[in-house]
Amino acid sequence: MSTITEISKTEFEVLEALWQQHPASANEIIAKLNEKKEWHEKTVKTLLNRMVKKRAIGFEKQQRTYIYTPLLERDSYTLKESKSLIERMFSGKIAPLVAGFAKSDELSKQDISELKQLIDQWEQDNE
Amino acid sequence: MSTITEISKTEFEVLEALWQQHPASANEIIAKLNEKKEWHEKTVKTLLNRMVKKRAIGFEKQQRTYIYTPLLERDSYTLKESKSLIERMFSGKIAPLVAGFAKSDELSKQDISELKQLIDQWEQDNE
DNA sequence: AACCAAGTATTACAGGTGTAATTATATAAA
DNA sequence: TTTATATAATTACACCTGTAATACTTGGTT
Repeated sequence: MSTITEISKTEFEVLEALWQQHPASANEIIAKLNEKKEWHEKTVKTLLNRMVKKRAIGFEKQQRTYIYTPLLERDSYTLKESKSLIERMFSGKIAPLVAGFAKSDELSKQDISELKQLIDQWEQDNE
Repeated sequence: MSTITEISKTEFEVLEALWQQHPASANEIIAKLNEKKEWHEKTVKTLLNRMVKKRAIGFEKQQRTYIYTPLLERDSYTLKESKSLIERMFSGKIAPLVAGFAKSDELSKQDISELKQLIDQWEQDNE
C-alpha cells in the first residue's frame, strides 16, 4: 500500500478545510471553504470524490451523507512538498531558499526572531 | 505583457540546464541534461518548444539551428515558487517550513550554520 | 539541380486539473 | 406508495503534462 498521494493545489485547499475541522460533511467543508472565497458546491464535491479515490481522505456513511476525515497528515504532507521543492530548486539545501527571501526583502523582524528561536531550540536539542 | 509564466516540473529541469549554460542549442541542452539522467531528445525538444510558446525562453536562429536563452531569471522564478508554496501551506510564514524540517530531523549542522549566517547578515543590513 | 540529413514543427495520446452539469439514488414528505 | 429532494456518482470538457513519433524544411553535399 505505497499510497503515493499526489494532491493538486485545489485539492489541497479542500483538504485544508478538512484538516481544520474534521470529521466533516461535504456541506460543512463547503461552508468552511466559503469563509475564504467562493466555491461552487459541485466543484468541491468533485474534489472530495477525487481525494477519496486517491485515498487522501476517507469517509463514513451517516445515513445519506458522507462524513469525511483526512487520511493524510498535514505535517507530513507539507514536509514532503517542501522537501520536494527545495530538492528541485535548491539542491536540497534550505538556506538558499531563505536567502532568496532575505535578498528580496521578504523577511520581517518577526520571521527572523522565529527563525532564531528555532535555531536555538535545535542547538539545544542537538547540543 | 504580463507573462504569467507557469513552468511545469520537467520544463523546469530543462530550463535549469539552460540557466547553467546559455545561450545553448537544443543539442547542448540535451547533452547537459544527459549528464544527470536519460532524456529522450524528442521530449526535450517538445519542452523547449512549449517554453518558447510560454515565453520562458527565447531563441535566435543560427542557420538551421536555434540558440536558446532563458527569458526568466532563476532567482525570481524560484522565489516566486517558494513564496507560492509558503503562502499555500504555511500562511506565508517561512518559520513553520523550517520548523517542519527541524522537527523531522532534516536539518544538518551545516544548514544551521548557514541559516545563522543569513540571520546575522540580515540583522546587520537591517540594524 | 536533386537529395539527404539535421533541425524544427506538428500531431499523438493517455492521464491529471479546474470547473461544473447531468444523472442516479435513496430518504423524507405527502 | 408516489414524489420531491438532498446526496452522491457519473459524465463533460478544455487545457496542461509527460513522453514521444511523425512530418516538414532547409542548408549542405553530390
